[in-house]
Amino acid sequence: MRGGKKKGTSEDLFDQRTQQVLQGIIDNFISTSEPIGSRTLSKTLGLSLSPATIRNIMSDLSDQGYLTQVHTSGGRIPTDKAYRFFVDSLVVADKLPEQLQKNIEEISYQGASAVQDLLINTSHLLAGLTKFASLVTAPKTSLSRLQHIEFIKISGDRILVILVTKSGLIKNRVVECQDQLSQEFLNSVSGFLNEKFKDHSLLEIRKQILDSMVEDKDRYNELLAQAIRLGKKAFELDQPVELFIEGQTNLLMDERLHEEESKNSLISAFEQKSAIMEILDQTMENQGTRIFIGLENELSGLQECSLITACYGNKHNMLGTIGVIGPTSMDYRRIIPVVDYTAKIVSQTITSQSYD
Amino acid sequence: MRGGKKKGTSEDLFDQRTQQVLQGIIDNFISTSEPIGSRTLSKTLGLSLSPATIRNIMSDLSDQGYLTQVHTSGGRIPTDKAYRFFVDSLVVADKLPEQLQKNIEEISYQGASAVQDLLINTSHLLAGLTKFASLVTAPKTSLSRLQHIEFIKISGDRILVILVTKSGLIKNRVVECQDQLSQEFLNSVSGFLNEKFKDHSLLEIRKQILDSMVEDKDRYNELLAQAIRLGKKAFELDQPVELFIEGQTNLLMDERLHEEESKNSLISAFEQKSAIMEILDQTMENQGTRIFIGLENELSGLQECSLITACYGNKHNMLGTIGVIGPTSMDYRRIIPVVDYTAKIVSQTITSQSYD
DNA sequence: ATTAGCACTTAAGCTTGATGAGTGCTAATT
DNA sequence: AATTAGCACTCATCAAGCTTAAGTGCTAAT
Repeated sequence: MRGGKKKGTSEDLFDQRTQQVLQGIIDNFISTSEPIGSRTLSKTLGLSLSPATIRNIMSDLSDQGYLTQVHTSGGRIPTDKAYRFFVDSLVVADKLPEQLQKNIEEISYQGASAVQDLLINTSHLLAGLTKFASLVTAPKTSLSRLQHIEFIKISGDRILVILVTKSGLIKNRVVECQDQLSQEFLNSVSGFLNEKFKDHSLLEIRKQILDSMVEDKDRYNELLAQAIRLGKKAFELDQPVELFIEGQTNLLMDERLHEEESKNSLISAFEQKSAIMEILDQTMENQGTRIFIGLENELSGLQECSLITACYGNKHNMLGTIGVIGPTSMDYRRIIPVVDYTAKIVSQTITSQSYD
Repeated sequence: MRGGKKKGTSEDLFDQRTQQVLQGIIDNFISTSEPIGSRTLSKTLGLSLSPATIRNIMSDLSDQGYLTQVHTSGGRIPTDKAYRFFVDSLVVADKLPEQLQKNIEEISYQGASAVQDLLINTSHLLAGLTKFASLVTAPKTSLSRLQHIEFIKISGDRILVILVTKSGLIKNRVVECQDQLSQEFLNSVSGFLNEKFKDHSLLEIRKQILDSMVEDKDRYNELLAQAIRLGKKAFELDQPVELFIEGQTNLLMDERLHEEESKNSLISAFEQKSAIMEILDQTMENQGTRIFIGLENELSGLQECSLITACYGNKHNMLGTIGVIGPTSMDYRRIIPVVDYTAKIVSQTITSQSYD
């Protein structure tokens, strides 16, 4: 090993020249996806350094794990560690071009329809703008608080349950019901539930309903009994993993992912929706944009990709996460602000559509 | 040209031997995706014919457009025309294995929830069973007839409109509204609309509402006025093309589609949802399974694939179409019954969930 | 500390030749 | 007249050998 300026103690501190070389290699790889060698680099890089010098620097960087070679003499490419360094040193990401800003803002122009539509639009948009795969999680139903519940009799034995949460989610489900209940009666049931449970989280409501079933078992009036019976059905958790993924095909067609095997493991990663959910949920702990590069991803299928996430929410809470999955050699400077700004717009829109 | 038994008049009538040879070539290609030559075929085929004889038959078949060669001396493969012949001569498709039947029947076990859920399950199922891409169209909202409409006030200036159609579709949308309307008033409005328009198609309703806006312009009571105003918003057509596509990735990963270019054109075909819708809509004219092989597909991106469709409906009408897109060399004997039976189960389920 | 020079490595591209599966045609066989 | 054997020919595929261009590490000179 060749002694660097900083005498190999703290590996993460480079002199400026080293950093410029690393930057050059990263830039090159992001735009061409080709390894680069000392000679070429010496020319393209503005610095007047001979290939030999650059070679020494590159050698040091390799020793420290920032570069690898695909084959013995074919130039070098950045490692995950290099991208990590690069991303960390991106103090301010690029400003988003105005046209893009406008595109993103459009997702909220769809009138005041349901939050789900907004999220679907968002995942569409992200996939389209980045040409990668997009991920969007919906607010957790069970943590949302009740804004309104309604029962509508739509045929002799069928009742439509409609549930609106404070966060703007609208859920409907049809339940069957043997007892012939009149619409008037259903109205009083929903009136009762609305009054009793408005602003409570669905999880909590569910719990209370189950509790009261035990407590008051045999001694309540008709209304209460049916309220509990219907409420039980209405608040059953049936969450079919609320995760929207789009643009998987973009990713599969990206030239940077050529190996059949990595494509396959990507596909199976996408099929583990609940695993993805878990990862995205974790990002809600501390807000702001987060970036997972290559092996930093827990899900093995994603370890040849980078995941960029940002969460959205209203004044009170973070509600969900949006994200993009692309090759590790994606153009972070372009993608990060897109994800960032999109999350911001989603937050704004959702705030205007939610009921707190 | 070598004179066949039938002296080249009607090209579609083969003697039995010719047909067996063609069948052999098709079978071989469906299972191996490799061209086959006269020698190999003479061995694998049960008939005791020399390679030379088979060669002559193959030559005839080539002349008539049933076979092509990928390169001058590398065996032959079936053309679209051959598959068409093969499919047409499939009098009875294979019986569906019991296990598969059970799998398919499961789509309806999800309780009596909305029709949309059923359709999503269906497209999931088809993609999973076939390992190709699946298509499912929802019943046309505008042609569905009204079962129930309801307005629910969920906040000061927001009204949730819920629309249930006879076919079991449930649509909701939030509309904003300046006037402060009480829930009681909204109930009378929905009562009015339900009574007046139950069983009418949404298209018709919309038309009548627009008409009455002109007619009665200045001279109606408060209820009527608001009914029309809200009705107009409620019945606005905003159909975001109700087509569910799944398993695109299956298709992209299928070894039989190797050329980058055909993958790309497939992807862009999938993006033209409305064009796909149109094709699927046409299949509803005459019910039963329909098969479009290769170039028979109008949509150019699909011309290296085959599309198999079947429609579903209730006692009165065909409502929508389900389908599968796979390589032209798919195993028709296996796929056709899957699509067929799935359509049948969807029909049954939807009949039990719809309100006529 | 930097650079020039040099011997060495390797992927990729090219040619060459052998092999094997296939073809069409003609003449012999049944 | 239908079938088959025989033959000359075609072509994709593969391996071997060769060249080139871009790259590397090391050492010695600047």
